[in-house]
Parts: sequence; structure tokens; C-alpha cells
Amino acid sequence: MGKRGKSNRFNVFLNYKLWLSSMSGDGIISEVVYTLLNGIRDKGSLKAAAEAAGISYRKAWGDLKQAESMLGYDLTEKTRGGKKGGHSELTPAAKKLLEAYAALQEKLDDAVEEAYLELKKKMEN
Amino acid sequence: MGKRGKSNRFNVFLNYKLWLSSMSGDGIISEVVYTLLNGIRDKGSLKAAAEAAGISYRKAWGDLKQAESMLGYDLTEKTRGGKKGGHSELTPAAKKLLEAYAALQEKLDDAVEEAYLELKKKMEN
DNA sequence: CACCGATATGTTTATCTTTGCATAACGGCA
DNA sequence: TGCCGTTATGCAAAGATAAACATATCGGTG
Repeated sequence: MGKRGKSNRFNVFLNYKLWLSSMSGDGIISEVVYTLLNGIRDKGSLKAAAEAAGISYRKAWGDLKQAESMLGYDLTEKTRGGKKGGHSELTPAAKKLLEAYAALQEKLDDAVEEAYLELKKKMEN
Repeated sequence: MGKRGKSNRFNVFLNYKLWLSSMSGDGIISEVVYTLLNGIRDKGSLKAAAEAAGISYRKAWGDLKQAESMLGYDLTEKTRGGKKGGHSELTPAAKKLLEAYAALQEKLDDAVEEAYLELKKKMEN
């Protein structure tokens, strides 16, 4: 075995987070909102989506509301009462946003991965 | 004036944050650490760097310490006492990290900008 | 029409993060 | 050797964020 090898390994991960905000920076659409939208699409209710996301219903509802108010249009159509007590579903705008966001994330995942490899190469020397 | 124009503008900004972490997820090297390292390089002391970064010395010191412990090697060489009461400077490893990080950030800024334009185009329809 | 389960929202509690305060150690310098 | 300004570090206080709790409303359904 040579002296080279696992010696100075840059053993660290590169993480990133992205979110949308208004120019004033107040309202935001964060990762959790995307998770919630996905959950609503799959489960048909905000409650179930919140549970699946592991956050309180109170927060889920508040985050979603603020996202909608920031955008200026609805992402969900919600009803109370009815057969199952109520339900929520995505608006066409929300579906479009989810699609666009998925593409965005994929693109950035790639860019980050690439950048990470370069960083690593530079650091490992 | 035509009907087209500022109608459905996707008036929202894309933000991102990145950081390095160990696989165990305990320690992290965040934006503030890079800011601090830059400050230390420029000002020669952690205290001054913390002030410039707008965070408490206590946090600056803690974050830096945890970053170093995560990496397993020092990013700064610090001395107490002496002519000016003490000072801090970057290790060669830290300088390398700063350089690599700057390149990384530039690359990702570009990628994010590009992805944002695409997102916008998709959303504006 | 009483019940169920989900939306809607205010209020209180708990948790997590950051700051602030206190105190010690250090080493040139007057 | 006493002072100064910085690093070093524990601990309490303050702020921010999220969870929990408490109701109220709604509209099918038994």
C-alpha cells in the first residue's frame, strides 16, 4: 500500500436550500410549502399533508396562507364540511408551480453536485 | 398601448443558501463562517470580524470553533495578549477554502440565475 | 338534527437560537 | 507590575419559531 489514498479527505457535504420571496423579503415560499402542495395533491387535505410533512397543522396552514398572499393568487381550493369533513386541492397555478419547481430543483441539484466535486478537488489538493 | 405587458408578472425572487456539513450533521460551515473568515483576513481579529458581520462575538467564536472541529483542522491561528491585546489570522487551509468557496458561489450564483429565468418563463406563461 | 372530520384562527407553551454578561487568561507596553 | 484589548468560555436573558391547545364554522350523512 502506498502512502497516498485516504489521507487528506475533504469529508464534508454540500447542502443547499432555496426559497422564493417577495422583493421586500417578507413573505416566502419555502421548502415546506412545496412539500405541503405535494402532500395536498396526493392526499387531498391540508391536515394529511401537514402530518406527512411532520409539521403542525397550524404552521402548515399559516405558511400556505402567507405563500398565497405573497403570490397574490390561490394555490389551493379548500372546502369545509361535506362528506369527509372537508378537503383541499391544488389550483392550476399551483400545479404549474410544482412542475416548474421540480425542474428548477433538478437543475440546481446537478449544479450543486458539480460544484461540490470541484470544491472537493480543490480542497483535497 | 396594447393589452399585453405587465399583466401576469411572476414577481418573486429566488434565494438560496448553502453550507457544508459533516455526514452526522452535527457541525456545519455556514455563510457566517465564510463571512467571518473574510473579516479575519481583512481585519486581523475575530472580534472585529464579528462586529463587521453584525453578530455577537460569542456566536462568532462558537461557530468558528465548531467549523474547525468539524473539519478536523484549524482555520485560524489565534493569539491572546501581545501588542494589540491579541489577534487572529487565517491558516493556509482557510485561505484555500475561501478561494474554493468563492468559485463555488460564483458558479452557483450563475446556475441559480439561469434556473430562475427559466422558472419565471414557465410561470409567466 | 346531531355527529364527524376538515378548515380556520387566536392564544399559550415549549423549543431553539442568539445575545448579553461575567470572568479568566494572556502578553506586550508604559 | 499594573493596564489594555483580545481570545476563551460558562451561564442567564432575550428573541424567534414552532408546537399544542382551544374553539368556531361548515356541510354531508346516518
